[in-house]
Amino acid sequence: MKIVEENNNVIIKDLEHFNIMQTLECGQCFRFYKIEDLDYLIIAFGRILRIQQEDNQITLYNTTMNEFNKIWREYLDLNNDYECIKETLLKNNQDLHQAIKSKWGIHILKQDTWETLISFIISQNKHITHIKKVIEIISLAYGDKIGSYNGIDYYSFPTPEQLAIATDEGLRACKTGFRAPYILDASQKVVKGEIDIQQIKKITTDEARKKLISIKGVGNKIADCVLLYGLGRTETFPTDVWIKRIVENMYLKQESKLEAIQEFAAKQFGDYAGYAQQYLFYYGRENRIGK
DNA sequence: ATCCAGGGCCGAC
DNA sequence: GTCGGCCATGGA
Repeated sequence: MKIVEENNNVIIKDLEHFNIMQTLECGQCFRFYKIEDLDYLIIAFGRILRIQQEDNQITLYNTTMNEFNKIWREYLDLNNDYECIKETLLKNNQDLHQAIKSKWGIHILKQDTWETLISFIISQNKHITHIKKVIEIISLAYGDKIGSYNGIDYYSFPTPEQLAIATDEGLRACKTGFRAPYILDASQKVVKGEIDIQQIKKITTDEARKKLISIKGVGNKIADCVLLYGLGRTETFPTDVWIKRIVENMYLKQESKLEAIQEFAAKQFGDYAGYAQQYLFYYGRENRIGK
């Protein structure tokens, strides 16, 4: 991997095991817009990032080396060794071969913890396309304008303070439906200090899961999504209806409870369960495994 | 149209 | 402790 700054762009060359389309479209994040094939706008950390890929080279537009090192290097998980991750997973799991071969370029993004929490609260019982829409509406209603691209304005994801003063009606107007009180509860717990995001980053995964589940509307699945996508806990295995079907279909060969699936994943994939989950989810969903 | 969605709460048992 | 109905909303 070679990184240079040119004309207010940062260019990364010789980057292997990374594909921007797969990384964005695999279901882990919601605030991105496709400009063209392998050319996207990402809204994250209060910024608008245009990212374009050509073979093993990606260009980050309108940014600096300093900002790249401060934000995007970690967000895109560029320091991680995905060759090693995939080899390790494959060594013990030939069953993953097709999924990894197909979705070879996924990186698990290191997203903002707060945004991940609210995004996945919104995600419950919704299609991905609609999740994206609701998050966009909430950001427009409660976030700050952070800039524009091609004449379209973009807004930051609202802070806990910005959401804590929202009303139930206001949030429902954003099409959150029955999730509105959940969003309010999360926001108020964070503002009051009952939930301390900085502290959650430091405690063990099980302790963090317990903390997250104390928020109304957050159960095992949403907590695990926050742990994996927003806290870098790659040993977690978020189990939604799709992953449940896929694991039952590929491995367990019978209807299984959540506990059985979690136990299976821990035993089978160990500390890399989160990566395995993402390959399986994206591949399995695309191929409708178990449906 | 009817069903279901990257679930979780709540009240019956 | 666990099982089923229910929760808004819109896409398939």
